[in-house]
Amino acid sequence: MRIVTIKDVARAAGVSISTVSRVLNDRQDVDPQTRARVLAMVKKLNYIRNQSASNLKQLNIAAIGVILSGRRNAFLTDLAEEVMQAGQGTGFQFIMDIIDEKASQFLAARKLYMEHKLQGVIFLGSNLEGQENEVKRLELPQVYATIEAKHLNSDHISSVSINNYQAGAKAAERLIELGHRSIALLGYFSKAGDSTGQRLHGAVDAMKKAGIRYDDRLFCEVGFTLESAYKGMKTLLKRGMDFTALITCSDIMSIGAVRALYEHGKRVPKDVSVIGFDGIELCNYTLPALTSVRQPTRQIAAEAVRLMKALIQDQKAEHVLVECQFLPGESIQEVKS
Amino acid sequence: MRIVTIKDVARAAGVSISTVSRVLNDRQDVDPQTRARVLAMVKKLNYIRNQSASNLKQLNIAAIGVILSGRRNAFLTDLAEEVMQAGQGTGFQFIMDIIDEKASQFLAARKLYMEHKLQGVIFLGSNLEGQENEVKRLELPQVYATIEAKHLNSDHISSVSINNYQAGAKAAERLIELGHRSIALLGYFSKAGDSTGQRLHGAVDAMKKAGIRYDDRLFCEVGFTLESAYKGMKTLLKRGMDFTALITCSDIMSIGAVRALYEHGKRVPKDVSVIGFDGIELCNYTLPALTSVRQPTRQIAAEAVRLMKALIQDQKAEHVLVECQFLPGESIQEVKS
DNA sequence: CTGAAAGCGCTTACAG
DNA sequence: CTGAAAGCGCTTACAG
Repeated sequence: MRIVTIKDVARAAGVSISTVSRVLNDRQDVDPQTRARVLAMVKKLNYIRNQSASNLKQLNIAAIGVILSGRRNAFLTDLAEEVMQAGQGTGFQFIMDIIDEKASQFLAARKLYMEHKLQGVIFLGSNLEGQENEVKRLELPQVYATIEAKHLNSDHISSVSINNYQAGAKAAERLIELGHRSIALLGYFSKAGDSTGQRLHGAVDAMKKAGIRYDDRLFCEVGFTLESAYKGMKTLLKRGMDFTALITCSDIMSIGAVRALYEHGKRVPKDVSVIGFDGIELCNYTLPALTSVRQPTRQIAAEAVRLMKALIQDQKAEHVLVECQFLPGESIQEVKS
Repeated sequence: MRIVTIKDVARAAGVSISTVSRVLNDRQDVDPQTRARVLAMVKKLNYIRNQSASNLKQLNIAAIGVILSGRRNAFLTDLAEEVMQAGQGTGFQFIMDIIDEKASQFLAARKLYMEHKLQGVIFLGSNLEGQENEVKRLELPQVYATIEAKHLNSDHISSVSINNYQAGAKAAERLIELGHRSIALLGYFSKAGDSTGQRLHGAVDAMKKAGIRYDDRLFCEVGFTLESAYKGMKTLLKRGMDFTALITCSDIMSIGAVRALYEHGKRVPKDVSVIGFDGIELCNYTLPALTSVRQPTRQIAAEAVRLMKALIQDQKAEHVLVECQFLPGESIQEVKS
């Protein structure tokens, strides 16, 4: 298949490539008839503009990068979709790059920047733990969605997230309200800059406040996959500890855990109440429907785009906290007395 | 943030950009000391090569495009992952583009080709129905994964898929073996070049062969989403027809349908046996675990890559059928007599 | 309103 | 082993 270039279009339309370029870029200083002729040839030859070549010479491209960490993360995929939607009509081109959870988000950002001369980059679901140096080296407007980046204290970094600590506390409080006094935890602890750790810390602190002792034999470290949560839950169950409720750090973890509980003869919510985070669509369809602390994806996406635009216009950085919502579900109930 | 170019590296290393280019491309005709100096500067300046600019001048780029239709399709996402894995070490660069299910896969392919001078393109999960003209216009080695493209009869088009018709028949036969005589269907019928239609046709024919009348009131047209399957199942249930089994065209459809059945007071598999297609990881974790006709993603991915390499080397087109596997699950059982 | 020329970051023959 | 020059497909001042 031949590559059709601007030259081919120019030749076919009998004009110079400058003129074709003007038409393609919707400039107004082109004779209407010339424009029509060029557009006719574009169509006839099936010309598609080489965006990379176009970017090469342009100095100020209105492009924003979106980096999604985690290929198979249903929540982030949904969020990404909402970001693309929110980006419509902003005049910015949104360029998405999906990377492996373990790959460096900063390398991906730099690479995208080099090729597309981004004005800024939105990170979805990344982890900031121990990456302060990398963040500093990326001298570009940055918006972190789903994690708080206030502690980075930079004038070109904004963030939008739920208050993960508080959300964790809320999940625990809800269970405590229902009479639960022994609550297991699935996820991983970590310092600031990582959502799962904050959720667990919030939950543990709420438990302490209610006079419930935190016993780390009721905790198992698991990642954001079905398999990891399933295995973690099995490990936890083998310890033989009693518990009537479980907090996981994501709905996917909940699904894996519910299965492990079921195979161990424990029913949800009859024997164990389960509450997770994110509130993905799937929650409403599983049996039982999953109770979750929902992150409002649409609102997070809209804020992320707004914050990015503000940073680009040299307005100040902001760290927005959006309200999480309680997705009732069917996976929790009052503890049997 | 400044863009670091090959020029900056050249200046810093005290050599010409030609030399830097040689080092970057691992050519052997460079003095080891010069090479070391250049590489040191690459590292120091954090230089990242602008792949687009690099592609621009190159004539024969060993790049293969991978187009995934359907952002939120768990099965295809898994398959894509496997394709990327299978592509490792082939010497080809695999460039993936995820497009909306409704967007044109051919436009995406042409665009990718124009920018990356692809040698060929692998389509994951696309639909060929009524697109014969578009296919013809894409004069590029093409491999269709998950659908059969034999009927296109082209020397530069291969495909790898399960035998969808036969898989549909197998699903039905399995249910018939278990004594089911009234089987509902969820999905959509269509002509050749679309997997879901073939599955349903296979199922219906198997039913006929077993002397079961196909009643279209036991069919509801739904798409590949939880919501669509859930609603479709509800619609079907409202008709008040009796049935003891259900075949859906994907596991995601099964999940939506199982939920609708449950809300209607029907238990799976006690009241209704459910069997779907794909065999995604989630099947093993839902309650009940879902019975499915599994498509072997790893094998499909490996074949797709092999077929593409063969086409590029001007070997002949092939249409490979891989064996589907039965994922037992817990969602089917013998019909109650 | 239009075209010729320079240049974006890179590679590739061609000289030396 | 190395550099200068041309050119990939495009855009952008600059002339006219």
